[in-house]
Amino acid sequence: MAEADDLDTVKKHGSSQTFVKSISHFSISLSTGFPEYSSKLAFSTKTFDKSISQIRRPHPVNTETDRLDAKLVDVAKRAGCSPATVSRVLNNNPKVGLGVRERVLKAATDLGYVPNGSARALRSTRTRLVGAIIPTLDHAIYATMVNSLQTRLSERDVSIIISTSFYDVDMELEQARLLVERGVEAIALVGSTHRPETLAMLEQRNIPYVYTYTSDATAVGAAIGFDNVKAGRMAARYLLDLGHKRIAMIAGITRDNDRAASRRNGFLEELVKSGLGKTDIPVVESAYKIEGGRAGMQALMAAEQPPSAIFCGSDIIAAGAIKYCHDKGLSVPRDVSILGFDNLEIAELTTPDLTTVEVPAREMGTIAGDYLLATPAQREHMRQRELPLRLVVRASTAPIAR
Amino acid sequence: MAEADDLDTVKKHGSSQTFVKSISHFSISLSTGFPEYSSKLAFSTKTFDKSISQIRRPHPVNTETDRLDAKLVDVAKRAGCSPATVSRVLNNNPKVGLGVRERVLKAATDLGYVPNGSARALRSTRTRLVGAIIPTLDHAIYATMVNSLQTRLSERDVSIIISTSFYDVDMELEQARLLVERGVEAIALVGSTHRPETLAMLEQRNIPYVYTYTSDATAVGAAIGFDNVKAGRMAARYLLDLGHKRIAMIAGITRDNDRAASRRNGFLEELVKSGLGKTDIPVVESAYKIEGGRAGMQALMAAEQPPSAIFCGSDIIAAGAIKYCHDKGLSVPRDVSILGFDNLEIAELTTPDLTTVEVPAREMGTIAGDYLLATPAQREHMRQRELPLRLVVRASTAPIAR
DNA sequence: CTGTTAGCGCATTCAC
DNA sequence: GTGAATGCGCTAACAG
Repeated sequence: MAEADDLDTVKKHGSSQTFVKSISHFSISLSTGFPEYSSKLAFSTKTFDKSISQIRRPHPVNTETDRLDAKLVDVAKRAGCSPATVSRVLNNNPKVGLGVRERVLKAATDLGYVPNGSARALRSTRTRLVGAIIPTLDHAIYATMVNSLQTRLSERDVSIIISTSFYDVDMELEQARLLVERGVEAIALVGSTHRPETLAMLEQRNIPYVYTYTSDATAVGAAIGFDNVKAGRMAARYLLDLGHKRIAMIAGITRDNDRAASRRNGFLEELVKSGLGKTDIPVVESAYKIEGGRAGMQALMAAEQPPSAIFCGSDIIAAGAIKYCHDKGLSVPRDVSILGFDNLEIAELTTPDLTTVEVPAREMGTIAGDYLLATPAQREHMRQRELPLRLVVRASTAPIAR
Repeated sequence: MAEADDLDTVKKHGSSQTFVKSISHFSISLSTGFPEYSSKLAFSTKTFDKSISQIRRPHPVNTETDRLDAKLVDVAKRAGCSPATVSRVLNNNPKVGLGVRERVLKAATDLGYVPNGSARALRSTRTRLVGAIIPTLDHAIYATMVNSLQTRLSERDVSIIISTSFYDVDMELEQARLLVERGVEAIALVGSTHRPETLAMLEQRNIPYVYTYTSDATAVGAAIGFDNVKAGRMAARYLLDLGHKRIAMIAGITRDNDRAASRRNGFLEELVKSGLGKTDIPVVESAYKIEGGRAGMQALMAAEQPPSAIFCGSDIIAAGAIKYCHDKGLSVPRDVSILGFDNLEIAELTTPDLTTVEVPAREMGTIAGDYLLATPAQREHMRQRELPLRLVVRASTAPIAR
């Protein structure tokens, strides 16, 4: 990876492009899906006249004094060429004379010209917009994914519209419809549980979509994530190997949440395979909040024979569970082992540090971005991507005592 | 405010609007800035034909078999009226006969009609799009704000384009330009440090903008947040009142970050006012990461006379600081008091629980949303909003020993 | 290589 | 109340 080279480049070109360039080699280069624009170069650091502001004006504007928004024609006039040529320059069309190109660029910056995205989109059917619908940004695991997704997209000047469904597939459909109306060219979703209408709408309109946090691709949709059932099994295996017999789980709310449900299923499956009676495995569900974990723990530990090991559907739940133990004087992991999921930054803040299953959130975002940016042909090879899960063993789990 | 009416409407139409409506009374109702559309009602739960998908097609489409995207004219034909009338129905124009209206709605749902946002935007100059530029989504404090901002906007079917600047004002300018090109009708920014070109561009094009996390409004821009200097002073005051004399700070990186800088300045100011020599107050800066806090703490505690109280620019830094103490066998707060900032969920995960200054992130997002949705006239009364800061005293701070 | 000609899909004047 | 006409600003054919 040519880290040094890029840093050099960056310094030469000044600061505004810095980030974009410096991270571009983290992912494959996909030139066709969303080709680069040159307009950026032309109009970025333009100085604007600050004094003319605050003039409210109705739709049809044309007072002579109104230099406000130059249009493509104005640029053409100033550059002494046709609108078509200006358009070509803007779109980086190579077959324009060097001289004209420069005159156009100059005229554009002089006028402070900013292209009208709506007109462009209407005419070209390319909006350079993608959408993402996630459950919430309030959970770090999604925020992190979106962050890297957005970063990847911004490298190609593609903007992202984000909406949150609060784990509700009906709301998701509503938002998907709005995104389609906005003309997004592709959509990222979370998980594989969606209203059939949502998918049908996207497929009918030929809008590619990608699932994240799951590896279950559909016939036409892609999936970039991991196998949640496997994740649950991995957790179970680990606790079993530690010698635990009384094992429980605090899952996330499984309604409309296939990831939470699959993790639980895989977990139970593996335990049952190892001889545990399915009904002997206490499972409670709680929201992804510290308080949820605390409450879940309380419910679990109220049993006559409380579990010696507990798998939590998220680190945040695990943190709440540990907190409950502190309050009740239970020692972790001596009295009870706690296993988390996600490997959020907070996994290092609990006492003891949390053993957890790491979810590759950042990587998912980047790769999902690559998928959304790809051409249809390229997408064929990217339809399914199962990223590895990693068990991060820290101090909240231990072999069963005695 | 016709709150009750709205709720009624919602129930009749099924679940998808529920959440949206149910939280709308947390904020004032602003009807004019972004008026409601009715199109939502008409096309939300439509069933689409899944089988016709995956047909790639060039721009001009018109094969008879291509039912793919019905346009407004098609709806008009099917409803037996003029395009103008369909448009009126879509835009909730009251002067359309009830009979026609229903026929139009039916025709639209039958055809699976979805309006073309670009065309609409081009013609009406209303995109129903706003932008937000934040440093990063990887910091919970921003993710939370964006989450509530997006939630508020979605209640009015306004979409949000998010981009991240990574604390770089040049990158911010670049993104602002792109947002303007996309036609956003308003923009939310973080803090009050921006390139003059950025603001000039927005002002020249008459795009309202609002600062968050600060209360420093500009001549034309609004600010919804809190006073960072005051926040720093509050922190200092608290530690002083606890009797501490050797006080230090681990600030965030202050470059391009007025919030971090102001907090530090306010903090120092108050200490100096109380007789401490400015040069006697150790200040280090670190990234908003646990590791940053740990490193900062190490630097601070290496002094001959280490501080007895430390103010951290963020809870995440404070968590790292506490972690360092654990590792080194230092007791918090006996040996050293740690004061955080933000009141993230993690403030309850440290041992001991973290005393911190609470930042109203969620509320800022909601109110900023209100501002962006408001009409120009309404905005006059919302130009500046200083939200209260609250000191949340927990267990990581104590009076100076002896 | 460059200019000319036509719309993209819709909302908004106006008439009626 | 409703319809007919007219562009919004831009890009894509097609000529030359």
